Amino acid sequence: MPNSTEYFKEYFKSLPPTHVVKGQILLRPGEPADKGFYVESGCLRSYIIDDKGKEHIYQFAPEDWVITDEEAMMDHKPSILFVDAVEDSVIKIMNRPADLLTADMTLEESKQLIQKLQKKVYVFRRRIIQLLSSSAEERYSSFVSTYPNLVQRVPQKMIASYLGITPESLSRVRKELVGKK
Amino acid sequence: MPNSTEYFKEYFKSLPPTHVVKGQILLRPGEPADKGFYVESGCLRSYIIDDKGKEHIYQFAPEDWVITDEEAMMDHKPSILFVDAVEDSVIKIMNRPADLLTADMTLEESKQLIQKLQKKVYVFRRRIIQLLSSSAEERYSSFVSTYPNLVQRVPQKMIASYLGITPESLSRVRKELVGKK
DNA sequence: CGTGGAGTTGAATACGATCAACACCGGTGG
DNA sequence: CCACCGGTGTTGATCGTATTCAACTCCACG
Repeated sequence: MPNSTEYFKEYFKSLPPTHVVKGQILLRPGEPADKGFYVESGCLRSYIIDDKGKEHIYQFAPEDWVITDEEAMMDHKPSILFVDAVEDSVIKIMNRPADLLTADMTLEESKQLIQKLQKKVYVFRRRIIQLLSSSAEERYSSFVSTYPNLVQRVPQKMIASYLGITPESLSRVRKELVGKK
Repeated sequence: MPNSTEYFKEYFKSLPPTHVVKGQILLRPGEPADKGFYVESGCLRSYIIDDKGKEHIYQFAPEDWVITDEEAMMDHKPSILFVDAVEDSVIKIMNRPADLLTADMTLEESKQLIQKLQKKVYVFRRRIIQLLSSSAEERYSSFVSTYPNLVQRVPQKMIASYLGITPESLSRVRKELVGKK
């Protein structure tokens, strides 16, 4: 769930804002991922739908975050992810972001990007370790303390999807937790 | 499970080789992660031990891969990971690798590193999505097709740990799979 | 209003974990 | 060279956590 570097921020400011409504889909699997979405206000998410038809949320992007299918973007492959709006949002759409990276980047900018990527790797690491080692309840508690603002804004079933559990299980976990507190 | 960039490869070649034996621990939680380990032959792994005393393997590093606690390294924090040898191995030990990155890196080199980090992010993405959406059997099948050479060399219990299941479950999954084939 | 999605709750089920016993080596020392 | 030992993997029985399926409530929104 990385936010933008200084480098990109400048660039985003220069772009015209786009208004999107809750539920609006910005990227679908199979489409070229030649756009990046910077979130000015609101919240987007990316997710896959597996072969059993179940949604799995890969990341949330609230204010000041960038979201797209980066792998598809960098390698000029079709996207495997959906991106849509969790809330009505104002975003900046960045065209051909891959070129932005490979072309006229200074050393300073590329070092910033390295920092950024590294942070992202850390976030993923925590998530992997948590998926390997923690129960549903521990994962939810950890989510609440890590992203307290998202808990308010995002429907429970999406949080469940992000955590890798069913909405019913999350409901029960929450019931347990109020009992404990 | 990223391997090294061209940039780093040159550097590694210049280092003296170190022989380590199976089971030898190279990094422990709490120690400063001021070394990176490049694997010339053999295989290392990194893992955590959780509060219930269970091992969770974060990554394997066979030939031509680099392994350490990168987060600890970059931020000069103590490591949270163990690194040890899965097999007798020949490695190159890189001292203060963080400095190597931040200091005298050219634009070309930093772009290589960006590519590298991005690949790593992709690998993690697949692992996250798989942990979210796949059964033990699917995860193992996928591991076998992605890392066929590791399956031969790494003890099953370590593969189980990497996949987030118990050795007993993996044994049963394997039994199921031979039946199917 | 009334309709549909979100959340909750209950009951039955399934998957993987746990605990325990045992077989099968690979290596070590006598 | 062989006997023993410890670790690895297998198998069985039982348990626990989360899933599934279903019913119901409650709003938010038309």
